[in-house]
Amino acid sequence: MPTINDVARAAGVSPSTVSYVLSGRRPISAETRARVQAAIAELGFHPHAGARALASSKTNVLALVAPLRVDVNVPVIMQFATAVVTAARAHNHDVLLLTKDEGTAGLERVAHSTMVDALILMDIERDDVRLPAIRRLKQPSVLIGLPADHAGIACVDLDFEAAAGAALRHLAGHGHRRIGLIGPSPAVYRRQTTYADRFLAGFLQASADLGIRTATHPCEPGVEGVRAALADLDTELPGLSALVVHNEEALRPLLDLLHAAGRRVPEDISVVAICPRDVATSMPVDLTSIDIPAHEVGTLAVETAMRLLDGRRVEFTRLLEPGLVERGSCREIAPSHR
Amino acid sequence: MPTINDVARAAGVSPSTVSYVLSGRRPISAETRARVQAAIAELGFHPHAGARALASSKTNVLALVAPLRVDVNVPVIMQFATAVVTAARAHNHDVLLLTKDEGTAGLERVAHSTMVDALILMDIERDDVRLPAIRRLKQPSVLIGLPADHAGIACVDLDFEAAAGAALRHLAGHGHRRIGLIGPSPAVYRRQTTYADRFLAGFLQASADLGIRTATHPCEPGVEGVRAALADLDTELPGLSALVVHNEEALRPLLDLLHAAGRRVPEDISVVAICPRDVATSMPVDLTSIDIPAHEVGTLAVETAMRLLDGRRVEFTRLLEPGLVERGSCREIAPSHR
DNA sequence: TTGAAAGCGTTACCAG
DNA sequence: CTGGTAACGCTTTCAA
Repeated sequence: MPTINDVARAAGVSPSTVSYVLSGRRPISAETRARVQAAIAELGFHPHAGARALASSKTNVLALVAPLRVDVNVPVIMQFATAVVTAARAHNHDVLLLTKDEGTAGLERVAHSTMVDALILMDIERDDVRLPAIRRLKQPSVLIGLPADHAGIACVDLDFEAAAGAALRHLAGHGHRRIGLIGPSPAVYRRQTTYADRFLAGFLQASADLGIRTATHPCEPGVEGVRAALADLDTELPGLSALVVHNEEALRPLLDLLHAAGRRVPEDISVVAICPRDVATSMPVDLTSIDIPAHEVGTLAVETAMRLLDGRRVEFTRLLEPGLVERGSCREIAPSHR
Repeated sequence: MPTINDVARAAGVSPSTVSYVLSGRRPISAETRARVQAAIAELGFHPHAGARALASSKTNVLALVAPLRVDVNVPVIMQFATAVVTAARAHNHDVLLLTKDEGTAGLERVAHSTMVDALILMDIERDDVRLPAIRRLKQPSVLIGLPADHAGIACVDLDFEAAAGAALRHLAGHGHRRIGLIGPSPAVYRRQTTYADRFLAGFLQASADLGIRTATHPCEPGVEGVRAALADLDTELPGLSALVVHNEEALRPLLDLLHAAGRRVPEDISVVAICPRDVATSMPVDLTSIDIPAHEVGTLAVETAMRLLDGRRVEFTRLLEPGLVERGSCREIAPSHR
């Protein structure tokens, strides 16, 4: 492998000049630049990442900490990851993939050994144990999620509270007065994953504000979990006319169950889902939904990291406005029937 | 951040001694080791990855090239990735995540700039355009898949030919004589993704060997694609009594369609799926299936890379034996009805 | 507009 | 069993 010195020699310039041609950090005459670039091309020179990192204290690598268990929301995780890698490449960075399993130790390992310039973390819990460590790192972090104490940490996510409000207002606007929430699995609540908490809080708040009767239920994975959740909601809230579903995995079994029970969507029961667009449109019934904008969130997280890295100002809390798309899974209840 | 020199000074030894304590590459007296380790702990020393890479020409990083489009098999991709990261960590390596979009250029970028010690590639095509580049890299690669010309390249995968044979033999053994194959999407065949080709080849071969009448059909995503594929199979092969499904996404709509048409599984039609275990067991009917052992394959890929890195012998082609698990979605046809 | 040279923090060889 | 000291390949200040 040729080094910068080989290139310099071939082009008849000093190594520093080659470096400056590469980085553009100082003006180079057109002629010199051409000679250097020719030499680079001819020799097939590629700067050594380690040497660069050592000399410049920049790795051009971002850490992405993803929950790689199988228990949750695989497609959404994947969409985040895709967005992060793509955005990182657009900023000339690569992505080191860590699993959440490694916990605090993993973060500290890659940060302390200077493998990465910044970290992006997903699946943040309300009182995430990694927060203190994150605050101590010399590298900046960007969280996808919003923990309880997020002072001084950059956070990016969908505004799940607002999303819950939007879902409920949509249904209330259609005349629904008894609405059930099918939430994520108890395990997700137990972990106090922040999107679950925030959605629930927004749901209860909007329910109070709008004077709507609601009931809420987490939902175990699998058909039986959905059946149980639905049964409980029906019991707690007789006359239930609409469901908000904040649980991607539950959607399909739910629709199957409703179908099997002869409850038509939307004629007999309305449904609003919170899920990625493609999930909403791949169900037996196209679902009115609030999109989880994984791509936007991932991209924004990377952009925030980049701003942090070059010392630009950032908004520390960026909650994206939810967008509700009507697809006909909600019916209008006539005023006389409300 | 303290450096190795700080540690050396604190422990009253030379930097090389600290290095040797860390690497264990030469004997150190218990006493010295203890002093050094105390100093390391006290100062919170972590070796600088870039400096290490520069001096040792080892990065302890593996590249994982994954197809991050949404068009295929997200959960399986995710399982591979999880397995690779976990196995890599067990060997003290980290994982740099690349997208297949970057193509040959991406591989060359990370390899030439010495960001990684080895590469693991998924979603390999029959005549994968990246192969020539891979052969030229100084870092070894491990493919998850089996391209046409794989001489001298380490390849790891499920033996999809054998899997097709196993599926067909299972059904033939139950007395089925007219069997349809629902394959991956035309796009997958068009790319000549090797698992699709190999499965189809094995299917046709076994069909001939067993003297079974078969028909095969790729399957567009979505309910309509499945409906079309099924209709075509029914037409081409009247009296069809069993289906082999090598298409994870098609499974659910297929079962729905069969149900809607009043064709019971397994009473009226038998089904064998090729998919991850958890997919097979999360369907309305538990499916007899051949597992896609993503975890084993990912782990094996990493282990192969490790062997390659430290110059141990490897088998260049490792095709894992398929395992068929009966779950009752295949019925026995009485000899009189065959 | 360019060059020279001092680091950056390790490793690993050469000595002892 | 331990120390000294060249590399490793690049960036960046200081000078010209």
